[in-house]
Amino acid sequence: MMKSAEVVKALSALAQATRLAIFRLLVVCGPEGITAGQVAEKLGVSPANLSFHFKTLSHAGLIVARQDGRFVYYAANFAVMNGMLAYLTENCCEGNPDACVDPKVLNPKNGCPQSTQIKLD
Amino acid sequence: MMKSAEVVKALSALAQATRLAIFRLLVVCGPEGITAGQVAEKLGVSPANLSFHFKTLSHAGLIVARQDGRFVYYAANFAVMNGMLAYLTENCCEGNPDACVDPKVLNPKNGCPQSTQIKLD
DNA sequence: CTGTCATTTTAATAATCGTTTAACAATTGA
DNA sequence: TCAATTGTTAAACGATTATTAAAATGACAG
Repeated sequence: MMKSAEVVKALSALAQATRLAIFRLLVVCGPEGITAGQVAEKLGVSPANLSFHFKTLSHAGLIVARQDGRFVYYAANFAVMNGMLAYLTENCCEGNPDACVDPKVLNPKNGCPQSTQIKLD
Repeated sequence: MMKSAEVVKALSALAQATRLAIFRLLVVCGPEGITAGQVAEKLGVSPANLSFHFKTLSHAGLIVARQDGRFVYYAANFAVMNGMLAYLTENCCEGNPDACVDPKVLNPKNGCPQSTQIKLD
Protein backbone atom coordinates (compact mmCIF):
# COMPACT_ATOMS: atom_id res chain seq x y z
CA MET A 1 0.00 0.00 0.00
CA MET A 2 1.40 3.36 -1.05
CA LYS A 3 1.67 6.23 1.41
CA SER A 4 -0.14 9.52 0.89
CA ALA A 5 3.10 11.42 0.26
CA GLU A 6 4.14 9.01 -2.50
CA VAL A 7 0.76 9.27 -4.17
CA VAL A 8 0.86 13.07 -3.99
CA LYS A 9 4.28 12.97 -5.61
CA ALA A 10 3.02 10.72 -8.41
CA LEU A 11 -0.08 12.84 -8.97
CA SER A 12 2.00 16.04 -8.98
CA ALA A 13 4.29 14.49 -11.55
CA LEU A 14 1.35 13.74 -13.83
CA ALA A 15 -0.41 17.05 -13.22
CA GLN A 16 1.35 18.87 -16.03
CA ALA A 17 0.49 18.69 -19.71
CA THR A 18 3.93 17.79 -21.02
CA ARG A 19 4.57 15.14 -18.40
CA LEU A 20 1.10 13.67 -18.81
CA ALA A 21 1.76 13.32 -22.55
CA ILE A 22 5.16 11.74 -21.87
CA PHE A 23 3.68 9.26 -19.45
CA ARG A 24 0.80 8.32 -21.72
CA LEU A 25 3.21 7.76 -24.56
CA LEU A 26 5.30 5.47 -22.36
CA VAL A 27 2.18 3.62 -21.17
CA VAL A 28 1.34 2.83 -24.79
CA CYS A 29 4.88 1.72 -25.54
CA GLY A 30 4.89 -0.87 -22.76
CA PRO A 31 7.71 -2.25 -20.62
CA GLU A 32 10.41 -1.99 -23.30
CA GLY A 33 10.12 1.78 -23.45
CA ILE A 34 11.51 4.20 -26.03
CA THR A 35 14.48 6.54 -26.17
CA ALA A 36 14.47 10.09 -24.86
CA GLY A 37 15.09 11.31 -28.40
CA GLN A 38 12.03 9.49 -29.74
CA VAL A 39 9.89 11.05 -27.04
CA ALA A 40 11.32 14.49 -27.84
CA GLU A 41 10.51 14.02 -31.52
CA LYS A 42 6.99 12.65 -31.00
CA LEU A 43 6.00 15.39 -28.56
CA GLY A 44 8.04 18.32 -29.86
CA VAL A 45 9.74 19.10 -26.55
CA SER A 46 13.23 20.56 -26.22
CA PRO A 47 15.87 18.17 -24.86
CA ALA A 48 16.54 20.23 -21.74
CA ASN A 49 12.87 20.57 -20.92
CA LEU A 50 12.27 16.88 -21.59
CA SER A 51 15.12 15.92 -19.30
CA PHE A 52 13.67 18.10 -16.57
CA HIS A 53 10.30 16.37 -16.88
CA PHE A 54 11.84 12.90 -17.06
CA LYS A 55 13.54 13.61 -13.78
CA THR A 56 10.28 14.63 -12.14
CA LEU A 57 8.48 11.51 -13.38
CA SER A 58 11.42 9.32 -12.47
CA HIS A 59 11.69 10.80 -9.00
CA ALA A 60 8.01 9.99 -8.50
CA GLY A 61 8.70 6.38 -9.49
CA LEU A 62 6.35 6.53 -12.47
CA ILE A 63 9.02 5.81 -15.07
CA VAL A 64 12.30 3.94 -15.16
CA ALA A 65 15.41 4.69 -17.23
CA ARG A 66 17.76 2.19 -18.80
CA GLN A 67 20.87 3.16 -20.70
CA ASP A 68 21.81 1.39 -23.92
CA GLY A 69 24.89 2.82 -25.57
CA ARG A 70 24.36 6.45 -26.31
CA PHE A 71 20.62 6.15 -25.83
CA VAL A 72 18.50 6.24 -22.70
CA TYR A 73 15.30 4.22 -22.82
CA TYR A 74 12.41 5.29 -20.65
CA ALA A 75 9.48 3.06 -19.73
CA ALA A 76 6.38 3.44 -17.59
CA ASN A 77 6.45 1.79 -14.16
CA PHE A 78 3.08 0.08 -14.12
CA ALA A 79 3.34 -1.07 -10.51
CA VAL A 80 3.50 2.50 -9.24
CA MET A 81 0.76 3.66 -11.60
CA ASN A 82 -1.52 0.84 -10.46
CA GLY A 83 -0.68 1.53 -6.83
CA MET A 84 -1.67 5.14 -7.30
CA LEU A 85 -4.96 4.23 -8.98
CA ALA A 86 -5.74 1.74 -6.23
CA TYR A 87 -5.05 4.36 -3.56
CA LEU A 88 -7.54 6.72 -5.17
CA THR A 89 -10.34 4.20 -5.33
CA GLU A 90 -9.72 2.36 -2.07
CA ASN A 91 -12.86 1.45 -0.16
CA CYS A 92 -15.00 3.39 -2.55
CA CYS A 93 -18.64 3.67 -1.55
CA GLU A 94 -18.03 1.94 1.78
CA GLY A 95 -17.24 -1.38 0.16
CA ASN A 96 -20.08 -1.25 -2.39
CA PRO A 97 -18.12 -0.19 -5.46
CA ASP A 98 -21.08 -0.93 -7.71
CA ALA A 99 -22.45 2.43 -6.56
CA CYS A 100 -19.81 4.25 -8.60
CA VAL A 101 -19.76 1.89 -11.55
CA ASP A 102 -18.70 3.09 -14.97
CA PRO A 103 -20.28 1.52 -18.06
CA LYS A 104 -16.90 1.10 -19.78
CA VAL A 105 -15.56 -2.42 -20.14
CA LEU A 106 -12.36 -2.82 -18.16
CA ASN A 107 -9.78 -5.57 -18.13
CA PRO A 108 -10.49 -7.47 -14.89
CA LYS A 109 -6.79 -8.34 -14.54
CA ASN A 110 -5.53 -4.80 -14.23
CA GLY A 111 -8.45 -2.39 -14.55
CA CYS A 112 -7.21 -0.98 -17.86
CA PRO A 113 -9.83 -0.19 -20.50
CA GLN A 114 -10.05 -2.80 -23.24
CA SER A 115 -9.47 -0.80 -26.37
CA THR A 116 -8.61 -2.21 -29.77
CA GLN A 117 -7.50 0.97 -31.52
CA ILE A 118 -4.35 2.76 -30.45
CA LYS A 119 -4.21 6.50 -30.58
CA LEU A 120 -3.01 9.40 -28.42
CA ASP A 121 -4.78 12.73 -28.08
CA MET B 1 -13.21 10.89 -23.63
CA MET B 2 -11.67 13.59 -21.43
CA LYS B 3 -9.28 16.15 -22.84
CA SER B 4 -5.71 16.49 -21.64
CA ALA B 5 -6.38 19.88 -20.01
CA GLU B 6 -9.28 18.48 -17.97
CA VAL B 7 -7.20 15.54 -16.81
CA VAL B 8 -4.33 17.84 -15.84
CA LYS B 9 -6.78 19.92 -13.83
CA ALA B 10 -8.11 16.83 -12.05
CA LEU B 11 -4.63 15.49 -11.35
CA SER B 12 -3.50 18.91 -10.07
CA ALA B 13 -6.48 19.02 -7.77
CA LEU B 14 -5.54 15.65 -6.27
CA ALA B 15 -1.82 16.37 -6.14
CA GLN B 16 -1.94 17.91 -2.69
CA ALA B 17 -2.06 16.05 0.62
CA THR B 18 -5.11 17.78 2.09
CA ARG B 19 -7.17 17.55 -1.09
CA LEU B 20 -6.17 13.93 -1.63
CA ALA B 21 -7.38 13.11 1.87
CA ILE B 22 -10.63 15.01 1.27
CA PHE B 23 -11.26 13.19 -1.98
CA ARG B 24 -10.49 9.77 -0.54
CA LEU B 25 -12.84 10.42 2.32
CA LEU B 26 -15.59 11.39 -0.12
CA VAL B 27 -14.87 8.33 -2.25
CA VAL B 28 -15.47 6.13 0.77
CA CYS B 29 -18.65 7.96 1.67
CA GLY B 30 -20.23 7.34 -1.72
CA PRO B 31 -22.74 9.36 -3.72
CA GLU B 32 -24.65 10.75 -0.71
CA GLY B 33 -21.59 12.61 0.52
CA ILE B 34 -20.98 14.26 3.90
CA THR B 35 -21.08 17.81 5.19
CA ALA B 36 -18.16 20.23 5.04
CA GLY B 37 -18.12 20.28 8.82
CA GLN B 38 -17.78 16.51 9.05
CA VAL B 39 -14.86 16.61 6.64
CA ALA B 40 -13.25 19.39 8.67
CA GLU B 41 -13.60 17.39 11.85
CA LYS B 42 -12.37 14.09 10.41
CA LEU B 43 -9.31 15.66 8.77
CA GLY B 44 -8.54 18.49 11.19
CA VAL B 45 -8.55 21.23 8.58
CA SER B 46 -9.58 24.83 9.24
CA PRO B 47 -12.87 25.93 7.65
CA ALA B 48 -11.26 28.55 5.41
CA ASN B 49 -8.59 26.18 4.21
CA LEU B 50 -11.12 23.44 3.63
CA SER B 51 -13.33 25.75 1.63
CA PHE B 52 -10.35 26.73 -0.51
CA HIS B 53 -9.59 23.08 -1.26
CA PHE B 54 -13.25 22.23 -1.90
CA LYS B 55 -13.28 24.92 -4.53
CA THR B 56 -10.24 23.51 -6.26
CA LEU B 57 -11.67 19.97 -6.29
CA SER B 58 -15.05 21.26 -7.37
CA HIS B 59 -13.58 23.34 -10.16
CA ALA B 60 -11.82 20.22 -11.43
CA GLY B 61 -15.16 18.40 -11.47
CA LEU B 62 -14.00 15.80 -8.95
CA ILE B 63 -16.60 16.65 -6.32
CA VAL B 64 -20.10 18.08 -6.28
CA ALA B 65 -21.77 20.25 -3.65
CA ARG B 66 -25.38 20.19 -2.55
CA GLN B 67 -26.86 22.53 0.05
CA ASP B 68 -29.28 21.25 2.65
CA GLY B 69 -30.35 23.88 5.14
CA ARG B 70 -27.33 25.22 6.92
CA PHE B 71 -25.19 22.34 5.71
CA VAL B 72 -23.34 21.80 2.47
CA TYR B 73 -22.90 18.17 1.46
CA TYR B 74 -19.96 17.24 -0.71
CA ALA B 75 -19.68 14.01 -2.70
CA ALA B 76 -17.15 12.51 -5.06
CA ASN B 77 -17.95 12.65 -8.77
CA PHE B 78 -17.13 9.12 -9.83
CA ALA B 79 -17.65 9.74 -13.53
CA VAL B 80 -14.83 12.28 -13.64
CA MET B 81 -12.57 10.14 -11.48
CA ASN B 82 -13.13 7.12 -13.72
CA GLY B 83 -12.60 9.24 -16.83
CA MET B 84 -9.28 10.40 -15.44
CA LEU B 85 -8.16 6.86 -14.61
CA ALA B 86 -9.18 5.66 -18.07
CA TYR B 87 -7.22 8.47 -19.69
CA LEU B 88 -4.08 7.42 -17.85
CA THR B 89 -4.27 3.81 -18.86
CA GLU B 90 -5.59 4.19 -22.40
CA ASN B 91 -4.02 1.89 -24.95
CA CYS B 92 -1.54 0.62 -22.40
CA CYS B 93 1.11 -1.71 -23.78
CA GLU B 94 -0.09 -1.23 -27.35
CA GLY B 95 -3.36 -2.99 -26.72
CA ASN B 96 -1.85 -5.89 -24.72
CA PRO B 97 -2.70 -4.71 -21.21
CA ASP B 98 -1.72 -8.06 -19.74
CA ALA B 99 1.87 -6.85 -20.03
CA CYS B 100 1.31 -4.41 -17.18
CA VAL B 101 -0.91 -6.65 -15.08
CA ASP B 102 -1.13 -6.13 -11.34
CA PRO B 103 -1.77 -9.14 -9.10
CA LYS B 104 -4.46 -7.31 -7.14
CA VAL B 105 -8.04 -8.40 -7.69
CA LEU B 106 -10.04 -5.60 -9.25
CA ASN B 107 -13.76 -5.18 -9.73
CA PRO B 108 -14.29 -5.82 -13.45
CA LYS B 109 -17.20 -3.41 -13.48
CA ASN B 110 -15.26 -0.32 -12.49
CA GLY B 111 -11.64 -1.25 -11.90
CA CYS B 112 -11.83 -0.52 -8.18
CA PRO B 113 -9.95 -2.86 -5.83
CA GLN B 114 -12.21 -5.36 -4.08
CA SER B 115 -11.50 -4.77 -0.44
CA THR B 116 -13.59 -5.97 2.45
CA GLN B 117 -12.17 -3.84 5.25
CA ILE B 118 -12.69 -0.10 5.25
CA LYS B 119 -10.00 2.14 6.62
CA LEU B 120 -8.21 5.36 5.71
CA ASP B 121 -4.52 5.90 6.44
C1' DC C 1 42.78 11.37 -29.44
C1' DT C 2 39.07 14.16 -31.76
C1' DG C 3 34.63 15.30 -33.07
C1' DT C 4 29.89 14.31 -32.86
C1' DC C 5 25.69 12.71 -30.96
C1' DA C 6 22.39 12.12 -26.98
C1' DT C 7 21.20 13.71 -22.85
C1' DT C 8 21.75 16.22 -18.50
C1' DT C 9 22.86 20.10 -15.51
C1' DT C 10 22.93 24.88 -14.03
C1' DA C 11 21.28 29.47 -13.47
C1' DA C 12 17.77 32.91 -14.06
C1' DT C 13 13.19 34.46 -14.59
C1' DA C 14 8.16 34.62 -14.35
C1' DA C 15 4.14 32.39 -12.80
C1' DT C 16 1.41 29.59 -9.75
C1' DC C 17 0.08 27.64 -5.22
C1' DG C 18 -1.04 26.92 0.03
C1' DT C 19 -1.85 28.88 4.41
C1' DT C 20 -3.41 32.29 7.62
C1' DT C 21 -6.22 35.98 9.32
C1' DA C 22 -10.14 38.66 9.22
C1' DA C 23 -14.29 39.89 7.49
C1' DC C 24 -18.46 38.41 5.14
C1' DA C 25 -22.90 35.70 3.79
C1' DA C 26 -26.74 32.48 4.62
C1' DT C 27 -29.63 29.65 7.46
C1' DT C 28 -32.03 28.61 11.55
C1' DG C 29 -34.10 28.76 16.27
C1' DA C 30 -35.30 31.55 20.30
C1' DT D 1 -35.26 40.59 15.26
C1' DC D 2 -31.10 38.68 17.63
C1' DA D 3 -27.68 35.57 18.15
C1' DA D 4 -25.57 31.25 17.04
C1' DT D 5 -24.11 28.07 13.54
C1' DT D 6 -22.20 26.78 9.01
C1' DG D 7 -19.54 27.84 5.46
C1' DT D 8 -17.30 31.18 1.99
C1' DT D 9 -14.48 35.11 0.38
C1' DA D 10 -10.49 38.43 0.17
C1' DA D 11 -5.90 39.93 0.93
C1' DA D 12 -1.10 39.00 1.99
C1' DC D 13 2.87 36.32 2.43
C1' DG D 14 6.34 32.74 1.52
C1' DA D 15 7.24 28.64 -1.13
C1' DT D 16 7.21 25.91 -5.17
C1' DT D 17 7.21 25.25 -10.29
C1' DA D 18 8.02 25.53 -15.60
C1' DT D 19 10.72 27.30 -19.17
C1' DT D 20 14.74 28.96 -21.58
C1' DA D 21 19.56 29.35 -22.88
C1' DA D 22 24.14 28.03 -22.17
C1' DA D 23 27.47 25.01 -20.59
C1' DA D 24 28.73 20.35 -19.38
C1' DT D 25 28.72 15.27 -19.32
C1' DG D 26 29.08 10.63 -21.29
C1' DA D 27 29.36 7.32 -25.22
C1' DC D 28 30.88 6.06 -29.44
C1' DA D 29 32.92 6.13 -34.50
C1' DG D 30 36.71 7.35 -37.24
